[in-house]
Amino acid sequence: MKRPTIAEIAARAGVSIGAVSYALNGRPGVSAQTRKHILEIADKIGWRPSFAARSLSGSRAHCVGLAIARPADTLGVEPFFMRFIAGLEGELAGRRTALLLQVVEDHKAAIDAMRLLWAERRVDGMVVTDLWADDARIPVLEELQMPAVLVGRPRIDTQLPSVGTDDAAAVVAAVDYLVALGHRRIARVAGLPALHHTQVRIAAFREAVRGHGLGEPQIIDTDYTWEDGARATRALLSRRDRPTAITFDNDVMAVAALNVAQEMGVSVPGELSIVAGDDSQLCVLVRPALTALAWDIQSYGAHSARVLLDVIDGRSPSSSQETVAHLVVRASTSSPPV
Amino acid sequence: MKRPTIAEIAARAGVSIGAVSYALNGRPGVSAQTRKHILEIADKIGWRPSFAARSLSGSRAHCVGLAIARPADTLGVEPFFMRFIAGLEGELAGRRTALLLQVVEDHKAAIDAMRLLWAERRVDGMVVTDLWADDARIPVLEELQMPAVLVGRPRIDTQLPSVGTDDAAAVVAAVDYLVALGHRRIARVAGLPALHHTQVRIAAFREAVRGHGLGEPQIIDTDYTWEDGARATRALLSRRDRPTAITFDNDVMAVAALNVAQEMGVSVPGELSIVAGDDSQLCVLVRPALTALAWDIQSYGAHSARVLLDVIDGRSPSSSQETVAHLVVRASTSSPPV
DNA sequence: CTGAAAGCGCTTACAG
DNA sequence: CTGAAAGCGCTTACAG
Repeated sequence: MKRPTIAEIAARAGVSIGAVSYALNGRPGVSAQTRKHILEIADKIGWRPSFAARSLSGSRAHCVGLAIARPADTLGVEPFFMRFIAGLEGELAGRRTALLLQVVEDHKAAIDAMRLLWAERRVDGMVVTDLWADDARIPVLEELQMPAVLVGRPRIDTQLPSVGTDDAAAVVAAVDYLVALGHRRIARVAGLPALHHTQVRIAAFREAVRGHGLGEPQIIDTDYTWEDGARATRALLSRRDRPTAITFDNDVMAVAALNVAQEMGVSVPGELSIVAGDDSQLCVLVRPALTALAWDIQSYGAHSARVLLDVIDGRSPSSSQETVAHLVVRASTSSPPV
Repeated sequence: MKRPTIAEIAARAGVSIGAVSYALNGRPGVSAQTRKHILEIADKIGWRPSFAARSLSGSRAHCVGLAIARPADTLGVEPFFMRFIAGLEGELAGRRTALLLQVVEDHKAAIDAMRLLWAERRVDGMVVTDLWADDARIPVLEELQMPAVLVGRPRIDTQLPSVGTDDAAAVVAAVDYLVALGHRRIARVAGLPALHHTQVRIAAFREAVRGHGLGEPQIIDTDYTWEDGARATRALLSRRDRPTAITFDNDVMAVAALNVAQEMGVSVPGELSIVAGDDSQLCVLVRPALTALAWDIQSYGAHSARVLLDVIDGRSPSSSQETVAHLVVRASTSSPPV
């Protein structure tokens, strides 16, 4: 039941524990033959480094943190995180690094959690998601000099590395497609205004619509919930010059819109085209199935992990390429009524 | 930038580091006055125990593992895990224990992950979900003598503690309700046959239906996916003696059934009543909204954490009460056609 | 009630 | 290329 230690390997190999450590870590200082012998013994007795001992002497936790700051029930239907985590893990596993997950209510709790994790040296760095335009976590990370990767667009208010999505391109692709179908009144039901990418998307949307000479578009802010999505859709469909197409900033709201349209007797896609901002199984579960922007979230997670590990290891982060979305056309979009 | 250590506290307080350790851990061996003084200093300089040092000397990782064994894309729409994790964390945080999350493809990978975590002493125990009737992870946990909690019904093939759901009661409640509405042909679209609770539910369903004198019910196995749910529903609705009510083992398949019914011109709930096996936002996102069995998943998670920590600490697990479900009646159920 | 010391299992300069 | 030793920051018997 006693775990083997390097002392045992050293004894069996007849060398010092220092030599064993060097051999095991692939460092110079031992002859090729000794190294081979040591590795064989380690393998034979099933040795694994004690994680605590390595952390203590090596001053690396071999662990990164992810503090998700959202009310728990919002997380349910949200398919983003599980995919993102799977992507993170895939990359971390290869580097023998674990993921410490925290689910907290808000940014304040997230900050407390980060401070604690760092003070205890439980993690080597943090993955930070759901960034706000003005985000209280950033100054804290800077103050602590804690390695971190910001999952979101690059920002000018910090030197912290980020891994972004090309939000503008995605929004433009959706608008271009709708315009090509013949739509001229295109509205947008946007996400949480405090989020940085919400603002970027709104700006891109406005510019794209104007660029097509369609005048000032209707844009409604929401908090991403089904209720807000339904409310926004009702408001838009109640106007005299109601839109013939609406783009939504996530999938849940687009599904809500589908129900509102049905309730108001507006046919989809006959009288109203709908584009969801995220693609998920939800989009396929409803009828008509929703045209959506599909993001490769798993590789987004993998990429985030890579950048964070680069920062932790003191390397300059690998090229911060942006994750792009492609439009998956399904049954919720068509040409507008004539 | 240097973190304060107990050595620093000891120096400031003019005592030995041993005394500091005792004071900080609330153990006897220091006077009340000294203890107070030490605690004040620790607080003042913002001392936090080094997690690695505590683990190494105390032989406790202060961390538990959760290895989720499912393909990543299945996890997306599945609202269970995020809620469950939130529940786990709420309980763990109070005990200063972290959660190490692993997302793996299958049981084999989960076993490898568990062995590694244990060999490295990264965790003090595991939370084990998605148990199979015959589960390869159980003998491994026993072999390693690794503390664990099985999230699922108690089993006879192991001494490992479990935290269960009262699956039979939930199934019976749904059947009773449908029978009360007047249904006499009630079918069941069941989940993955390998899962233990699938079998328990099927048995309870069969017994409940027979108990009402309704003869042998139709039951179809699936893998929980939308596709399998749709297929099963199509098969059931194509029979001459097609059911007037179907209970599903999750929510995704119930939503699939809704679409199949629409596609086949069967009105819900007029000609077909549908009961979803899990309640989630999905059930409210569709029309008609789905009657569903609602489980308190967050407290299920909290309870699991409590039992695991009990086992780790060598206490006998707190009473293993079962999590129950209640039926949330919405628009997808009504009396059968006459 | 308190101090001095060994020990947890590694890593890493530092001599030979 | 190798060995002996200090050190990471705690915990915990063991003397006083």
